[in-house]
Amino acid sequence: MPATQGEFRNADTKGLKERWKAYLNDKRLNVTTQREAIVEQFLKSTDHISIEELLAKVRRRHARVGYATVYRTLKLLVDSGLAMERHFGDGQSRYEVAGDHHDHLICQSCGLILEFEDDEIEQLQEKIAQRLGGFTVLRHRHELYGLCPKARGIVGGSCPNEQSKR
Amino acid sequence: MPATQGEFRNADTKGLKERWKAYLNDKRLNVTTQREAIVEQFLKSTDHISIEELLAKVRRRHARVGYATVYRTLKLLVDSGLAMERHFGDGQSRYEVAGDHHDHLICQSCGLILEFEDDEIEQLQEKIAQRLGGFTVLRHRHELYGLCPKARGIVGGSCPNEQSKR
DNA sequence: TTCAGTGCAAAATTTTTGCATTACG
DNA sequence: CGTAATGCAAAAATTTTGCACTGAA
Repeated sequence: MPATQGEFRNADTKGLKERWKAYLNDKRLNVTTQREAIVEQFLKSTDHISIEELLAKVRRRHARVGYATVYRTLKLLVDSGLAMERHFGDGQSRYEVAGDHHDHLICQSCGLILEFEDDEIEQLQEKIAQRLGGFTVLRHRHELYGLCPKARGIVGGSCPNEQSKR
Repeated sequence: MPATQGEFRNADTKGLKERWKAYLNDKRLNVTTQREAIVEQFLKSTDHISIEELLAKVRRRHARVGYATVYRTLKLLVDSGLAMERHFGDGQSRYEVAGDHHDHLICQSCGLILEFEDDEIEQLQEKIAQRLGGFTVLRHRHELYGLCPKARGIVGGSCPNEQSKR
């Protein structure tokens, strides 16, 4: 598997796999080739992957894996804290790898999703948490909903995601 | 501002209704009793309402309103910016009234929820939207998940909601 | 009167479940 | 071997759509 680009983002996959092992062990669940394949592909994904996309990836190596198994395994991943379910209004459930958190800018017109990170904001969050009584921030969710230039009707405004609606 | 847990909830309903009127007018949509009833009930709701709950409320006054109309009207509400779709892990789509833009700090141990607002962050959001291609931010969601001092065992006290998970 | 909007039921999606079969431990 | 896990297909659950009818303008 080409670990290709940015390991700057994709959190420590090895560590996550260990957490997965520990989870299986703790819950007395079996290690099956399907589960391994699904988890492998899931952890490899860098952005928010849908069930369909995940299944497609898994089937490239293991045809004959069914939807049900993906759904069931994803549920385990969420329960174990390795996956987080997300929705962006397009009717699809998507999942992101824990520790690979990023924030989002979502166009309400075309559904385009951009990611962002901002240290200043991260720091302000800490400050706020302090101000509100000394909280410890473990994770956060920050989403901006708006309109991309094109959706606003700007000339030459671009909207990378101009395809299907559903 | 009153940082107290005072429930001055429901944002300016009158103003929202005006925005609704303006939206209908702008889009040349008809004013129908069904739409009015649905919008009325929706704006009246304080928390995240599901299609089913909304339909139930509407039907108390106007039996014979169908699911389709609720779905269609809710789509208009989202498009007009008056409603925002939300998902929790329960497979149901829920909607919240746009308006009160306060963000949340949530204790994962005791469930305590504090609200906050921060101008600096608001401004940074705009900056980010610009940086990412000139988006217009219509609304946002910002949630911090963490542990309150008590949950961390600072002062011997116990947390407000030490019970269920979900 | 006209045609957007509605209700209803059928269709399309997305997710879950039952059960015989497979394969992990 | 015993039984958890899988695949498949059927069942649920959720959302959308087609169409004849209703009612707002």
